[in-house]
Amino acid sequence: MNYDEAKNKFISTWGSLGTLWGINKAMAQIHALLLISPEPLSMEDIMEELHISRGNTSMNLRQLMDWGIVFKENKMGERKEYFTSEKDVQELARQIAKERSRRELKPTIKVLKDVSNTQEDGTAKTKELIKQTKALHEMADTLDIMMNKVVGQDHNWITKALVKLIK
Amino acid sequence: MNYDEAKNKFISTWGSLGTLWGINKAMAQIHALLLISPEPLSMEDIMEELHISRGNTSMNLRQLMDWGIVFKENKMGERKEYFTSEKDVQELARQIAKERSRRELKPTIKVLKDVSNTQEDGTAKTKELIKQTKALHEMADTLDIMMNKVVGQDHNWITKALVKLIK
DNA sequence: TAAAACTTTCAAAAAATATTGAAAGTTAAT
DNA sequence: ATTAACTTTCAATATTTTTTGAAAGTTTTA
Repeated sequence: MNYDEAKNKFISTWGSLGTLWGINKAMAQIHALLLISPEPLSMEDIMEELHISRGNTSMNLRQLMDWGIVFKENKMGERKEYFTSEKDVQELARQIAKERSRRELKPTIKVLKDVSNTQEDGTAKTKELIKQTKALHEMADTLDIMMNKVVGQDHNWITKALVKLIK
Repeated sequence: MNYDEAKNKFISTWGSLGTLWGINKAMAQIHALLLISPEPLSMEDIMEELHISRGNTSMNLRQLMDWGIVFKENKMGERKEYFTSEKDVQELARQIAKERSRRELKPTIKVLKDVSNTQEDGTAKTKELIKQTKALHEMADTLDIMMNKVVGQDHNWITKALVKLIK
Protein backbone atom coordinates (compact mmCIF):
# COMPACT_ATOMS: atom_id res chain seq x y z
CA MET A 1 0.00 0.00 0.00
CA ASN A 2 1.49 3.36 -0.98
CA TYR A 3 1.04 6.72 0.71
CA ASP A 4 -2.04 7.86 -1.17
CA GLU A 5 -3.85 4.58 -0.82
CA ALA A 6 -3.05 4.44 2.87
CA LYS A 7 -4.12 8.02 3.42
CA ASN A 8 -7.42 7.54 1.64
CA LYS A 9 -8.13 4.34 3.44
CA PHE A 10 -7.47 5.94 6.78
CA ILE A 11 -9.60 9.00 6.06
CA SER A 12 -12.54 7.05 4.74
CA THR A 13 -12.44 4.50 7.55
CA TRP A 14 -12.30 7.23 10.15
CA GLY A 15 -15.18 8.93 8.35
CA SER A 16 -17.50 5.97 8.43
CA LEU A 17 -16.53 5.13 11.97
CA GLY A 18 -17.53 8.64 12.92
CA THR A 19 -20.98 8.11 11.48
CA LEU A 20 -21.36 5.07 13.70
CA TRP A 21 -20.62 7.19 16.73
CA GLY A 22 -22.86 10.10 15.99
CA ILE A 23 -20.21 12.30 14.42
CA ASN A 24 -20.81 13.25 10.83
CA LYS A 25 -18.66 12.08 7.99
CA ALA A 26 -17.16 15.41 7.02
CA MET A 27 -16.25 16.21 10.60
CA ALA A 28 -14.55 12.87 11.12
CA GLN A 29 -12.72 13.12 7.80
CA ILE A 30 -11.45 16.60 8.49
CA HIS A 31 -10.20 15.37 11.80
CA ALA A 32 -8.48 12.38 10.21
CA LEU A 33 -6.84 14.59 7.63
CA LEU A 34 -5.49 17.00 10.22
CA LEU A 35 -4.34 14.18 12.43
CA ILE A 36 -1.97 12.80 9.82
CA SER A 37 -0.91 16.08 8.32
CA PRO A 38 2.56 17.18 9.45
CA GLU A 39 1.71 20.80 8.66
CA PRO A 40 -1.34 22.86 9.64
CA LEU A 41 -3.84 23.11 6.79
CA SER A 42 -5.92 26.02 5.55
CA MET A 43 -9.58 25.85 4.69
CA GLU A 44 -8.69 25.75 1.01
CA ASP A 45 -6.40 22.80 1.61
CA ILE A 46 -9.11 20.88 3.39
CA MET A 47 -11.81 21.69 0.86
CA GLU A 48 -9.57 20.53 -1.92
CA GLU A 49 -8.36 17.33 -0.29
CA LEU A 50 -11.80 16.18 0.78
CA HIS A 51 -13.88 17.71 -2.01
CA ILE A 52 -16.25 19.47 0.30
CA SER A 53 -17.69 22.96 0.17
CA ARG A 54 -16.43 26.00 1.99
CA GLY A 55 -19.49 26.20 4.23
CA ASN A 56 -19.27 22.59 5.20
CA THR A 57 -15.60 22.93 6.05
CA SER A 58 -16.18 26.04 8.11
CA MET A 59 -19.01 24.55 10.16
CA ASN A 60 -17.30 21.28 10.85
CA LEU A 61 -14.03 22.92 11.82
CA ARG A 62 -15.97 24.96 14.31
CA GLN A 63 -17.48 21.82 15.82
CA LEU A 64 -14.08 20.16 16.05
CA MET A 65 -12.81 23.23 17.87
CA ASP A 66 -15.80 23.06 20.21
CA TRP A 67 -14.79 19.49 20.99
CA GLY A 68 -11.36 20.81 21.86
CA ILE A 69 -9.51 18.54 19.45
CA VAL A 70 -8.71 20.96 16.63
CA PHE A 71 -7.01 24.32 16.96
CA LYS A 72 -6.55 27.44 14.90
CA GLU A 73 -3.04 28.41 14.12
CA ASN A 74 -1.77 31.59 12.53
CA LYS A 75 1.23 31.70 10.27
CA MET A 76 3.30 34.82 10.60
CA GLY A 77 2.65 37.34 7.90
CA GLU A 78 -0.31 35.36 6.58
CA ARG A 79 -3.87 36.37 6.76
CA LYS A 80 -5.33 32.94 6.23
CA GLU A 81 -6.18 30.70 9.18
CA TYR A 82 -4.61 27.30 9.52
CA PHE A 83 -5.81 24.32 11.51
CA THR A 84 -4.13 21.46 13.36
CA SER A 85 -5.43 18.55 15.34
CA GLU A 86 -4.39 17.48 18.78
CA LYS A 87 -1.68 15.01 17.83
CA ASP A 88 -1.25 13.10 21.06
CA VAL A 89 -3.77 10.29 20.78
CA GLN A 90 -4.04 9.81 24.50
CA GLU A 91 -4.79 13.46 25.00
CA LEU A 92 -7.30 13.10 22.19
CA ALA A 93 -8.99 10.22 23.96
CA ARG A 94 -9.08 12.17 27.20
CA GLN A 95 -10.65 15.14 25.53
CA ILE A 96 -13.28 13.01 23.84
CA ALA A 97 -14.08 11.19 27.07
CA LYS A 98 -14.47 14.50 28.83
CA GLU A 99 -16.81 15.92 26.24
CA ARG A 100 -18.94 12.82 25.97
CA SER A 101 -19.34 12.76 29.71
CA ARG A 102 -20.44 16.36 29.69
CA ARG A 103 -22.74 16.17 26.69
CA GLU A 104 -24.30 12.75 26.97
CA LEU A 105 -23.58 10.88 30.14
CA LYS A 106 -24.31 13.65 32.62
CA PRO A 107 -27.71 14.57 31.12
CA THR A 108 -28.69 10.91 30.91
CA ILE A 109 -27.76 10.37 34.52
CA LYS A 110 -29.99 13.24 35.48
CA VAL A 111 -32.97 11.75 33.65
CA LEU A 112 -32.35 8.32 35.14
CA LYS A 113 -32.21 9.82 38.57
CA ASP A 114 -35.47 11.70 38.08
CA VAL A 115 -37.24 8.73 36.57
CA SER A 116 -36.08 6.35 39.27
CA ASN A 117 -37.57 8.71 41.83
CA THR A 118 -41.09 8.17 40.50
CA GLN A 119 -43.70 7.78 43.19
CA GLU A 120 -43.98 4.11 44.13
CA ASP A 121 -47.61 3.05 43.75
CA GLY A 122 -47.49 -0.64 44.49
CA THR A 123 -48.05 -1.83 40.90
CA ALA A 124 -45.65 -4.28 39.29
CA LYS A 125 -44.95 -2.00 36.35
CA THR A 126 -43.96 0.91 38.57
CA LYS A 127 -41.75 -1.38 40.64
CA GLU A 128 -40.00 -2.60 37.51
CA LEU A 129 -39.53 0.91 36.11
CA ILE A 130 -37.95 2.07 39.35
CA LYS A 131 -35.80 -1.02 39.71
CA GLN A 132 -34.42 -0.89 36.18
CA THR A 133 -33.80 2.83 36.03
CA LYS A 134 -32.10 2.66 39.42
CA ALA A 135 -29.78 -0.03 38.14
CA LEU A 136 -29.03 1.98 35.00
CA HIS A 137 -28.48 5.09 37.04
CA GLU A 138 -25.99 3.34 39.24
CA MET A 139 -24.12 1.95 36.27
CA ALA A 140 -24.05 5.22 34.37
CA ASP A 141 -22.83 6.97 37.45
CA THR A 142 -20.00 4.49 37.91
CA LEU A 143 -19.04 4.82 34.27
CA ASP A 144 -19.02 8.56 34.53
CA ILE A 145 -16.81 8.47 37.58
CA MET A 146 -14.45 6.10 35.78
CA MET A 147 -14.32 8.31 32.73
CA ASN A 148 -13.61 11.40 34.73
CA LYS A 149 -11.00 9.57 36.70
CA VAL A 150 -9.34 8.74 33.44
CA VAL A 151 -9.58 12.32 32.25
CA GLY A 152 -7.62 13.55 35.24
CA GLN A 153 -5.04 10.86 34.81
CA ASP A 154 -1.51 11.19 33.49
CA HIS A 155 -0.38 10.33 30.02
CA ASN A 156 -0.18 6.61 30.16
CA TRP A 157 -3.40 5.93 31.97
CA ILE A 158 -4.67 3.54 29.37
CA THR A 159 -1.80 1.16 29.73
CA LYS A 160 -1.82 1.45 33.48
CA ALA A 161 -5.55 0.83 33.65
CA LEU A 162 -5.07 -2.27 31.56
CA VAL A 163 -2.37 -3.57 33.83
CA LYS A 164 -4.62 -3.09 36.82
CA LEU A 165 -7.54 -4.82 35.19
CA ILE A 166 -5.52 -7.79 34.10
CA LYS A 167 -3.72 -8.57 37.30
CA MET B 1 -43.67 12.48 38.35
CA ASN B 2 -46.25 9.71 37.93
CA TYR B 3 -45.83 6.38 36.19
CA ASP B 4 -46.84 7.45 32.70
CA GLU B 5 -44.75 10.58 32.72
CA ALA B 6 -41.76 8.68 34.02
CA LYS B 7 -42.20 5.90 31.49
CA ASN B 8 -42.46 8.31 28.57
CA LYS B 9 -39.51 10.30 29.72
CA PHE B 10 -37.40 7.20 30.02
CA ILE B 11 -38.42 5.83 26.64
CA SER B 12 -37.85 9.07 24.81
CA THR B 13 -34.54 9.77 26.49
CA TRP B 14 -33.31 6.30 25.71
CA GLY B 15 -34.52 6.78 22.16
CA SER B 16 -32.58 9.96 21.53
CA LEU B 17 -29.53 8.63 23.29
CA GLY B 18 -29.64 5.70 20.91
CA THR B 19 -29.49 8.05 17.92
CA LEU B 20 -26.37 9.56 19.37
CA TRP B 21 -24.75 6.15 19.48
CA GLY B 22 -25.65 4.94 16.04
CA ILE B 23 -28.74 3.00 17.08
CA ASN B 24 -31.97 4.14 15.58
CA LYS B 25 -34.76 5.68 17.58
CA ALA B 26 -37.32 2.93 17.19
CA MET B 27 -34.79 0.28 18.11
CA ALA B 28 -33.72 2.10 21.25
CA GLN B 29 -37.31 2.81 22.24
CA ILE B 30 -38.40 -0.78 21.81
CA HIS B 31 -35.50 -1.79 23.95
CA ALA B 32 -36.39 0.77 26.62
CA LEU B 33 -39.98 -0.40 26.64
CA LEU B 34 -39.05 -4.04 27.06
CA LEU B 35 -36.49 -3.22 29.71
CA ILE B 36 -39.07 -1.74 32.04
CA SER B 37 -41.91 -4.06 31.21
CA PRO B 38 -42.49 -6.71 33.89
CA GLU B 39 -44.17 -8.97 31.32
CA PRO B 40 -43.06 -10.00 27.84
CA LEU B 41 -44.77 -7.96 25.13
CA SER B 42 -46.21 -8.98 21.77
CA MET B 43 -45.64 -7.13 18.53
CA GLU B 44 -49.11 -5.63 18.82
CA ASP B 45 -48.32 -4.36 22.31
CA ILE B 46 -45.16 -2.67 21.11
CA MET B 47 -46.77 -1.15 18.00
CA GLU B 48 -49.52 0.27 20.10
CA GLU B 49 -47.34 1.64 22.90
CA LEU B 50 -44.84 3.31 20.59
CA HIS B 51 -47.13 4.13 17.67
CA ILE B 52 -44.95 2.48 15.10
CA SER B 53 -45.83 0.21 12.21
CA ARG B 54 -45.74 -3.54 12.12
CA GLY B 55 -42.84 -3.66 9.69
CA ASN B 56 -40.77 -1.27 11.72
CA THR B 57 -41.40 -3.25 14.87
CA SER B 58 -40.51 -6.51 13.20
CA MET B 59 -37.23 -5.25 11.73
CA ASN B 60 -36.03 -3.56 14.87
CA LEU B 61 -36.88 -6.51 17.08
CA ARG B 62 -34.78 -8.61 14.80
CA GLN B 63 -31.84 -6.28 15.19
CA LEU B 64 -32.20 -6.27 18.95
CA MET B 65 -32.14 -10.05 18.88
CA ASP B 66 -29.02 -9.95 16.69
CA TRP B 67 -27.41 -7.81 19.35
CA GLY B 68 -28.28 -10.52 21.86
CA ILE B 69 -30.19 -8.21 24.18
CA VAL B 70 -33.79 -9.11 23.33
CA PHE B 71 -35.28 -12.59 23.29
CA LYS B 72 -38.33 -14.30 21.91
CA GLU B 73 -40.55 -15.98 24.41
CA ASN B 74 -43.50 -18.25 23.75
CA LYS B 75 -46.50 -18.37 26.00
CA MET B 76 -48.03 -21.80 26.32
CA GLY B 77 -51.06 -22.31 24.20
CA GLU B 78 -50.49 -19.04 22.38
CA ARG B 79 -49.48 -18.67 18.82
CA LYS B 80 -48.25 -15.09 19.12
CA GLU B 81 -44.62 -14.37 19.87
CA TYR B 82 -43.62 -12.36 22.89
CA PHE B 83 -40.43 -10.46 23.54
CA THR B 84 -38.35 -9.62 26.60
CA SER B 85 -35.15 -7.73 27.12
CA GLU B 86 -32.13 -8.86 29.04
CA LYS B 87 -32.99 -7.40 32.43
CA ASP B 88 -29.63 -7.53 34.16
CA VAL B 89 -28.03 -4.22 33.26
CA GLN B 90 -24.50 -5.49 33.76
CA GLU B 91 -25.13 -8.42 31.48
CA LEU B 92 -26.61 -5.90 29.05
CA ALA B 93 -23.45 -3.80 29.20
CA ARG B 94 -21.29 -6.86 28.67
CA GLN B 95 -23.29 -7.93 25.67
CA ILE B 96 -23.11 -4.48 24.13
CA ALA B 97 -19.37 -4.24 24.77
CA LYS B 98 -18.90 -7.61 23.13
CA GLU B 99 -20.86 -6.70 20.03
CA ARG B 100 -19.26 -3.31 19.62
CA SER B 101 -15.86 -4.86 19.83
CA ARG B 102 -16.78 -7.36 17.18
CA ARG B 103 -18.55 -4.98 14.82
CA GLU B 104 -16.55 -1.79 15.13
CA LEU B 105 -13.37 -2.03 17.08
CA LYS B 106 -11.94 -5.17 15.49
CA PRO B 107 -12.43 -3.99 11.89
CA THR B 108 -10.97 -0.59 12.74
CA ILE B 109 -7.95 -2.18 14.33
CA LYS B 110 -7.38 -4.14 11.16
CA VAL B 111 -7.44 -1.01 9.01
CA LEU B 112 -5.12 0.83 11.37
CA LYS B 113 -2.72 -2.05 11.29
CA ASP B 114 -2.71 -2.17 7.50
CA VAL B 115 -2.36 1.57 7.13
CA SER B 116 0.44 1.81 9.66
CA ASN B 117 2.33 -0.75 7.60
CA THR B 118 2.56 1.58 4.63
CA GLN B 119 5.92 1.55 2.94
CA GLU B 120 8.16 4.16 4.57
CA ASP B 121 9.43 6.50 1.84
CA GLY B 122 11.33 9.10 3.81
CA THR B 123 8.84 11.94 3.34
CA ALA B 124 7.48 13.81 6.34
CA LYS B 125 3.87 13.09 5.44
CA THR B 126 4.44 9.35 5.27
CA LYS B 127 6.30 9.44 8.57
CA GLU B 128 3.41 11.28 10.19
CA LEU B 129 0.79 8.92 8.76
CA ILE B 130 2.67 5.92 10.07
CA LYS B 131 3.35 7.46 13.43
CA GLN B 132 -0.22 8.51 14.07
CA THR B 133 -1.90 5.37 12.83
CA LYS B 134 0.51 3.29 14.87
CA ALA B 135 -0.40 5.24 17.99
CA LEU B 136 -4.11 4.83 17.24
CA HIS B 137 -3.63 1.16 16.55
CA GLU B 138 -1.94 0.67 19.86
CA MET B 139 -4.64 2.51 21.70
CA ALA B 140 -7.49 0.74 19.94
CA ASP B 141 -5.84 -2.58 20.64
CA THR B 142 -5.51 -1.78 24.32
CA LEU B 143 -9.13 -0.70 24.47
CA ASP B 144 -10.24 -3.86 22.77
CA ILE B 145 -8.30 -5.99 25.20
CA MET B 146 -9.82 -4.07 28.09
CA MET B 147 -13.31 -4.48 26.72
CA ASN B 148 -12.91 -8.17 26.19
CA LYS B 149 -11.42 -8.55 29.60
CA VAL B 150 -14.52 -6.92 30.96
CA VAL B 151 -16.75 -9.17 28.92
CA GLY B 152 -15.28 -12.27 30.47
CA GLN B 153 -15.56 -10.81 33.92
CA ASP B 154 -18.03 -11.68 36.66
CA HIS B 155 -21.13 -9.75 37.54
CA ASN B 156 -19.72 -6.91 39.50
CA TRP B 157 -16.81 -6.08 37.26
CA ILE B 158 -17.77 -2.50 36.89
CA THR B 159 -17.58 -1.75 40.58
CA LYS B 160 -14.41 -3.72 40.97
CA ALA B 161 -12.78 -1.98 38.04
CA LEU B 162 -13.66 1.32 39.58
CA VAL B 163 -12.16 0.37 42.89
CA LYS B 164 -8.95 -0.62 41.15
CA LEU B 165 -8.77 2.59 39.17
CA ILE B 166 -9.36 4.77 42.17
CA LYS B 167 -6.90 3.23 44.58
C1' DT C 1 -12.65 54.77 3.50
C1' DA C 2 -12.51 51.58 -0.12
C1' DA C 3 -11.06 47.43 -1.74
C1' DA C 4 -9.16 42.94 -0.98
C1' DA C 5 -8.83 38.66 1.46
C1' DC C 6 -10.65 36.09 4.02
C1' DT C 7 -14.65 33.47 7.12
C1' DT C 8 -19.37 32.64 8.58
C1' DT C 9 -24.21 32.07 7.98
C1' DC C 10 -28.29 30.09 6.35
C1' DA C 11 -32.05 28.95 3.04
C1' DA C 12 -32.47 25.71 -0.42
C1' DA C 13 -31.14 21.21 -2.47
C1' DA C 14 -29.33 16.73 -2.06
C1' DA C 15 -28.34 12.63 0.26
C1' DA C 16 -28.95 9.38 3.71
C1' DT C 17 -31.88 7.06 6.83
C1' DA C 18 -36.04 5.46 8.85
C1' DT C 19 -40.87 4.22 8.38
C1' DT C 20 -44.95 2.53 6.36
C1' DG C 21 -48.22 -0.85 4.84
C1' DA C 22 -49.74 -4.14 1.88
C1' DA C 23 -48.36 -8.37 -0.34
C1' DA C 24 -45.87 -12.53 0.30
C1' DG C 25 -44.33 -15.90 3.47
C1' DT C 26 -44.80 -19.16 7.32
C1' DT C 27 -46.84 -22.15 10.63
C1' DA C 28 -50.52 -24.28 13.10
C1' DA C 29 -55.21 -25.74 13.55
C1' DT C 30 -59.33 -27.77 11.53
C1' DA D 1 -55.75 -29.07 1.76
C1' DT D 2 -57.74 -24.92 3.33
C1' DT D 3 -58.12 -21.35 6.29
C1' DA D 4 -56.68 -18.50 10.06
C1' DA D 5 -53.21 -16.29 12.72
C1' DC D 6 -49.52 -14.61 12.73
C1' DT D 7 -44.50 -12.58 10.89
C1' DT D 8 -41.37 -10.91 7.37
C1' DT D 9 -40.09 -8.44 3.36
C1' DC D 10 -39.46 -4.57 0.49
C1' DA D 11 -40.72 -0.81 -2.77
C1' DA D 12 -42.57 3.51 -2.01
C1' DT D 13 -42.77 7.48 1.02
C1' DA D 14 -41.60 10.47 4.70
C1' DT D 15 -38.32 12.34 7.73
C1' DT D 16 -33.96 13.74 9.20
C1' DT D 17 -29.43 15.06 8.39
C1' DT D 18 -25.87 16.85 5.66
C1' DT D 19 -24.12 19.68 2.12
C1' DT D 20 -23.93 23.45 -0.93
C1' DG D 21 -22.96 28.07 -2.46
C1' DA D 22 -23.88 32.64 -2.66
C1' DA D 23 -24.72 36.64 0.23
C1' DA D 24 -23.44 38.86 4.37
C1' DG D 25 -19.94 39.61 7.72
C1' DT D 26 -15.24 40.66 9.37
C1' DT D 27 -10.63 42.13 9.42
C1' DT D 28 -6.57 43.82 7.24
C1' DT D 29 -4.20 46.48 3.91
C1' DA D 30 -3.51 50.30 0.82
